[in-house]
Amino acid sequence: MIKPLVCALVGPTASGKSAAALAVARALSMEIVSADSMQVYRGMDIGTAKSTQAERALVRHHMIDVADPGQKYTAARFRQEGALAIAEILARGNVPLVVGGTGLYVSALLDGLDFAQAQGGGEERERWEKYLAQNGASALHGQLRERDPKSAEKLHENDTRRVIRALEVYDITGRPIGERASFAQSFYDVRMAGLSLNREQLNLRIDERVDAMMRAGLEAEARALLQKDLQTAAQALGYKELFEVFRGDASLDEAIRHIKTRTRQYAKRQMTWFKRDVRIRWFDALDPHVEAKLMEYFAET
RNA sequence: GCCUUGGUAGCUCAGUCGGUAGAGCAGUAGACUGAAAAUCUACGUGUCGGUGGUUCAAUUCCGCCCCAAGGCA
Repeated sequence: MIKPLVCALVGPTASGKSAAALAVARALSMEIVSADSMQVYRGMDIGTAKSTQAERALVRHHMIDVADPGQKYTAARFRQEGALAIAEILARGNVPLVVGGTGLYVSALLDGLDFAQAQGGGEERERWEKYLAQNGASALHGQLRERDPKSAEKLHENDTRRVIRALEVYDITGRPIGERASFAQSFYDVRMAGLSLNREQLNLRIDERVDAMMRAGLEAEARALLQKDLQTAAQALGYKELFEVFRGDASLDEAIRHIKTRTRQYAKRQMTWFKRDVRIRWFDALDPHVEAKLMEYFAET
């Protein structure tokens, strides 16, 4: 069986993924599948650096504006809907280009992480959260060690979020969290490219981009979200720092500085995530011919 | 000009009743399978403003000088 080609372009924020993807997708008859945990939300355009409507008219984009900021969007839902989008693109005879900086979401799509077997956030989760509050992280970790020693060994006891998830999966499936099968990998022929640039250059670009976002009206956009009861969208960089200003807990200058710092830290985490993926072929984001080189790489037969 | 209070890690500061010092933030590296722009882990030598003095020993006590903030003139 011939596996369909699925391309991907990854990299830290502000590395120029969107612009490069647009050029490449136009030239190669591709459709873009955004793999970004915050671009899924409507009404969060400036702060998440979404492609404009004009750009989206040139190339078909997917997985953008698919949820309300008041909703709880998750990796599992993203996997499900994203896989559907890829299937449709392939059916149309086009090549999907997965573009994004959320490592888990990229992985969910390309590696078919199978979240479906163990629904999260149910009564099991509640039970373990209560257990944590009453007995502490160490005891919680001990509970996991009794059930699933292999996962317990990999997780630090303070990483309670993951410890709880591992317990939850074990409760529901009776199996360790790491043992669930990946399947999509066998369905796609994955070709990944990454955009990289040195830290100083990246930091400079981040600073400039945050300033540009402020000029473009990020403050008003954030203020408009204030009435909504944000769930996971409340974690979005740029918004949460401005909320502090609205509440009177910080000055605007402080908030802007904070946004820049937090975005730099985020970019660093993204690089750590992607660095270990050996499938990625890295391209210099500052190379004036990156786009041509990416096209060549993705068009190889 | 005089008085007061400060000058300790990139930043904000703690501390040493004399035995060369430590937190938070920042930074660096890493982890990551239904919150992931989230969450978690590891990593702390800096003429303790300068210079003389007392002392076995001073960042710590004393003198002088420099700088900053406030007060009095």
